[in-house]
Order: sequence, then C-alpha cells, then structure tokens
Amino acid sequence: MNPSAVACSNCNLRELCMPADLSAAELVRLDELVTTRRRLKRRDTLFRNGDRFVSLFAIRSGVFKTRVNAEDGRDQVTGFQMAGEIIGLDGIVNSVHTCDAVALEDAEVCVMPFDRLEELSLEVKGLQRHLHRMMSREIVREHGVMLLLGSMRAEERLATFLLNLVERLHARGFSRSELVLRMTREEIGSYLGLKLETVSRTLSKFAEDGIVAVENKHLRILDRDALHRLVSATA
Amino acid sequence: MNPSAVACSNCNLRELCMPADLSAAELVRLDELVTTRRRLKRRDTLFRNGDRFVSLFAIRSGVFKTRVNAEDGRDQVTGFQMAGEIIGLDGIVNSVHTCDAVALEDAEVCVMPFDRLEELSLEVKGLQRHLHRMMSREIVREHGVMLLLGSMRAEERLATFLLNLVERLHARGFSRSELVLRMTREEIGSYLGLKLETVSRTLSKFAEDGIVAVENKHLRILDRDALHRLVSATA
DNA sequence: CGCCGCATTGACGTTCGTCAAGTCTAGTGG
DNA sequence: CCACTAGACTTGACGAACGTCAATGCGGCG
Repeated sequence: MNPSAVACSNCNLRELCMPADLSAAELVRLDELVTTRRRLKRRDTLFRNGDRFVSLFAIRSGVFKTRVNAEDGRDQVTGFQMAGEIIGLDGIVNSVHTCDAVALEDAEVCVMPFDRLEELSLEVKGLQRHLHRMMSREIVREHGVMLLLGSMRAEERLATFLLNLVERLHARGFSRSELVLRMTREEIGSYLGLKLETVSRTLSKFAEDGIVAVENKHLRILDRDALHRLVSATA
Repeated sequence: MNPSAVACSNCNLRELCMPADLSAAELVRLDELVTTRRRLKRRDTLFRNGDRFVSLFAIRSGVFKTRVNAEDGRDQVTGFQMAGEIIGLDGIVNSVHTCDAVALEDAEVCVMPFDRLEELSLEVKGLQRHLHRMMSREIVREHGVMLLLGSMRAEERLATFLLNLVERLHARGFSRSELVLRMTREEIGSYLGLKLETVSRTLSKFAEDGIVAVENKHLRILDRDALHRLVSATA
C-alpha cells in the first residue's frame, strides 16, 4: 500500500473524522498516527465482543453495524456507521471490545492505534478536544436511541430511522430522497426494537400512504414532511 | 465553605470518580480543578437541556436522574446516577447540555470546569486516560440499556434494573439485599420503556413469587438467583 | 388533620409479536 | 451462463404482552 494513500492530510474524509482546525505541523503528526488501513468484505467482522482493544477505526468506505450480545444469544444492533464515523469507542474502558462490528458491504477503515492516539492528543490540543467531542456525540446519539426505543411506536421509530439515515447520507453528498438500505429488515428491526415482520409491514404501509417507494433495498422518500410529522406525532 | 472540604486529595469518593494511580504532585493539581461544590434539594435541576455546558459534575451524595425530552413533551429517563458517578458528558460535543439532570433527593456535587479539566489532562496523563475511560464506560452502559429496551420483556427489564441498582449500591457499602428506591414507579418505567402500571404490576408479581418484598420505596431482595434467572431467561 | 402525589389493581383495548405460507432475490456452483 | 438454493421479504391470521382508563388506597408533607 502506497504510504501517501494512508495520509490523513490528503484524505477527503478528514473533515468528517478529524478536527478541522489543525496546523500544518499538527497534520504531519496526524499522518504518523494513521499508518495502516484495513479492507473488509461483506460480513467480515472488524472486531468482536471479547477482542482485545487496540485501535479505533475510522470508516473510509462501506457501512457497518455494531451489535451487543445477550448471554442467551439474542442480540441488539446498537448502530449503523458510515464513512467518516469512528467505531471502537466501547473498547476503551476495559481494553476489551464489548460489541461486534460487522461490515454490511465491502469496506475500508483507517486503523488508529489508541495508545498513540492518546499520546498524540497530549500534545495536539485540537485532537484531544476532537476525541472528547466524538465520544460525547456518541453518548448523545445513544440518548436519542433510548428515547426511540423507550417511548416511540413502530411508525415513529421507522420514520426517525429513515430520516436520520438519509440525512447522514446527504451530509456525504448523496441524495436526500433516495437511498439504498445496506442492512436487512431484521437488522433494522433489531436496531429499532421491532421484529422484521413489523418493519416490513410498516414499510408497506408507508408505501401505501405514498410516503415512500420501496423496491427491495432501494428506497425513495416521496413525502419528507409526512415522515417528519410521524416523528413528532403525539402518541 | 472550608477549602479543605473541596479537596479531592482527602475525599473518600476519590477512588470512584478519579483515577487511582496519581502521584502526590498530581493530586495537588487535581485539587486546583475541583474548587467548588454545589448543594441541591430534591427536584432541583443541576442542568437542563439547552443550558450552556461549562462543567462536569461528580456526585458526592444523593441520586440523580437524567432525561431527554422529545419535542412533543414525552421524555425518557436515560439513567440514574449516584455517588462517585459523573454527569454532564452529553454537553461536551456542542457545548450545550442535551438532557436534564434532576436530583431525586438532597444532593451535593463537585463542579469540574471542563476547560480546566481538558487543560489539566494534557499534563496529567492518568487524568486523560481516566476521562476517556469514563466516557467509554458510559457508552458501554448505554449499549446495555439499548439491549434492555430493544429486546427484553417487562420482567427481565425490571430484574436487570434491580440487580444493577443493588450492585452499584453494594459497591458503595450498602446492603446487597435491601435498597430504597429514590425514584417513582413512573421514573423507573420511563427508564425501562414501560408504563408505571406495568412496573407496579411486575413488582407485585415478584413479591407474590417471593422474589422480593416491597413496601413502598423500600425493597428487599429475597431471591437473588431467581432475579438472575429472569435476566438470562430465553424469551 | 387534610390534601396531593404516588401506588395498586382491575377491566379492557391496541400494538406488536408469533407462526405460517408463499414469493422473490441474489449468490453459488455446475 | 443458467439453474438451483438459501436467505430475505411480504402478507395474513391469530395471540400475548403491555398500554389505557378508571377507581381506590395509602402515606408523607405542609
């Protein structure tokens, strides 16, 4: 792999996964941090519950899911991550990963050894701040998921999910009305605390109501406002 | 307030909320960080959704709840926090708090101005590491809540909740079998994604089955194993 | 001592899960 | 390149778990 290919300094995703306000000198330091990349194929796991935690990973391409496992085999999808997002933060506390990260399509990640990241962030204040903000953002995101799981009905959950997904895709240059679902109905259901049949039925209902057009994994949002109304509907 | 009273160096909760392996010199620095405390009465809010984020808070005494608000007025309790735990991490990402923190009983917190905490953690590596671990721990905790909300039935949720609560109290020197619920049934329900009636009914059922003895807010665990079995029961 | 918030319990309704049948799709191997 | 198959999806019928609504009891605080 060509060294210049793993430089943050000329990565078009830098603004997404790294702090914006670094000096040229600091950027050079950053390139020392991210020295390797890793390619994954669909269904490959980036890390697994129980794996020793060594690195955080910045997603360069592809979509991942993270999931936690219950003792009895049930599992819960805790998030879907895409380009520019960081995964592995769960491993920091005990140096062990506590969830699985699985590629939903062929993907590539930047490997960021965490001990080096910590050392570097002692010297580069902007990096330290960035790391704190990333972790805080994840905490806030999970608050939102708790709200969803704890108090929303199926239609609201799915509407919230679709709007969030398309918004994040839009931030990456994709359409605000069309998207491809990289995950199965079952994975969506696990994330939303619903069974796959309920996800399917609810999507069909949205389609009937003219809110979306569904064709397998391809989805078109026909009535954004209707989706928004569903989200803020009084139960 | 007597200055010595706000020193981490002689605080009996230090091992809970601060790193264990600080040198004497580092401990002195720590005392510079935590200069004020704040007392709250029952129902007082420590911070509110929308408040500017300035400080993290370490709980010295009392129990808090944090909750997020939906636009339509619904809310979701995201956690109950007790002595030695840190609240306010949600505010870091955008310098604005995104949830409310409410005292469930008279309480006292140590105020840790976050800009100073960040500066100090540039110099005290153990403190930096500690901050990272705290945030990661919160992320992992929330994964557990997502699993609970997304895939457990009412009895499992409540059993999980009670075991977690009594375990944390035990770590603070309290009984492993007796506890006082500082929160209402409604607050428990909000946290667990259940209605207060369901919480009440489920508690009554546990009492009927001889698993717990309930008298208002006072609760005695009579059969720990039964609770554990409920948690790991295949749905 | 009285009131108000909290809790309990019952009857009933709704939403979503379960089970099942059948179609479709995409990936695999001949 | 096509046929085959396993997984993914849809849809329906039914049931269980939990929510809703309502009545009542209780206890702590002013």
